[in-house]
Amino acid sequence: MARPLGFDPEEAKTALMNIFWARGYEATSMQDIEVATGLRKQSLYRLFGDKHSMYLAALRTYEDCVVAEAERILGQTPGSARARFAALLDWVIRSASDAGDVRGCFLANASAEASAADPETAEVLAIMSGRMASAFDGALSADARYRDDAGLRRARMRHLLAAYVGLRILVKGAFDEAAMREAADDLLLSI
Amino acid sequence: MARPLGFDPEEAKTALMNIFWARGYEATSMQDIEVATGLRKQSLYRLFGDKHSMYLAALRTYEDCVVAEAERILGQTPGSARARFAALLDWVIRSASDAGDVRGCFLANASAEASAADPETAEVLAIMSGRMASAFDGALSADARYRDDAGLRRARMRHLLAAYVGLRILVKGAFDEAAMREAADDLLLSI
DNA sequence: ATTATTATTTACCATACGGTCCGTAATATT
DNA sequence: AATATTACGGACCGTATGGTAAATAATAAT
Repeated sequence: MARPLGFDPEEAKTALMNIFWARGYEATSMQDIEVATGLRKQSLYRLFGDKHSMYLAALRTYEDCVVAEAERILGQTPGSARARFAALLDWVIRSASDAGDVRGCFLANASAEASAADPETAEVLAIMSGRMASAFDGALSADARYRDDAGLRRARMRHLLAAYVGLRILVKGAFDEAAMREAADDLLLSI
Repeated sequence: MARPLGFDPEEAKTALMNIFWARGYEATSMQDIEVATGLRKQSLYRLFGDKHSMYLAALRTYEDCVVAEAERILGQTPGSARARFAALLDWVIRSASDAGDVRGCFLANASAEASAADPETAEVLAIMSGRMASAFDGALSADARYRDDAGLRRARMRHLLAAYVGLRILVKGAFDEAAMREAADDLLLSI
């Protein structure tokens, strides 16, 4: 009878997400991963395969956790498109200021990190971007004028997505909370 | 009499900028830098000190080259604020599509790369962000309504800067040329 | 030709890196 | 207790990494 796992794989994935999100792929060593997960390399290799596969698992965990939360906010906030985006941006700003979380957005960070840009990573990133784009599209559709004009909706969705990604990069240093709120408020005027 | 340098330090800095911009700090090894610059490590260490100082030199070169070019475009394009931003965004989109340059923006990439986030790097990045923000502020001032309302100008500047940074991240994979143009056109409607 | 100074080339260094090997441990079943 | 199976811990691996040491080279001045 096989020895049971001494840890929860989901917790390992969450720890992987957190460390790779904070530090990026190249700057996170296996020793860092050991410390973050509380597991030894051999256990990690047994479960995930290699460092790169751990990275992909981290990205997928982010998708299931953070991208899904953004989708929930955009999809379930009652009212207008603007109200939905306001809720999303408020969530972004609050996590940076209240929780002191300046990791930005793992999707944006990973997109910026060229070294991890192999086809598999690119595919996971594309899926996540696609989900964000769809969620943005859906939130805009709360307003009749966007429902009735697919071209406008798509262009606005792209603009909003670019600004969202930019805000999540700038939260890491260039923009303080006040600047974030100012940018967000002006962005909401576009809707 | 000392032996003269066998290379041009400015060319070395440009080569450093290009390799670090393409690959980021952690994923660029000293061997990569040797290949990119055509110089041996000892020569590089003599001139720059250490790898991190080479990175700072690369960022400063980017500031003098690319940030300065964006400033020139925004400052010297005749006409309205919108025309100025249109020229800037066109330049961004054209470098991605015509020149196949998908490195994005070194400033944005460096901001996303947590490992290089020591105080010195943060300072260089802050200076560059500040220059971009000032250039955006100046370009908006081409229109009387922005000249006459500092609060509006500042909020719009922040929004535009976020969207610009986001576009430069998204150009690396999530947005093709058509998507870039669509997002840019919608962004220009905000001005 | 010699000299002093800096620059380049080559070899070398200690440590870090991602990954593998192998002995021991944990478990249910018999 | 013995067994088979998987899981974990610790040691080990070959290569990569950022950096240093030392010999040789380039140059103008004497």
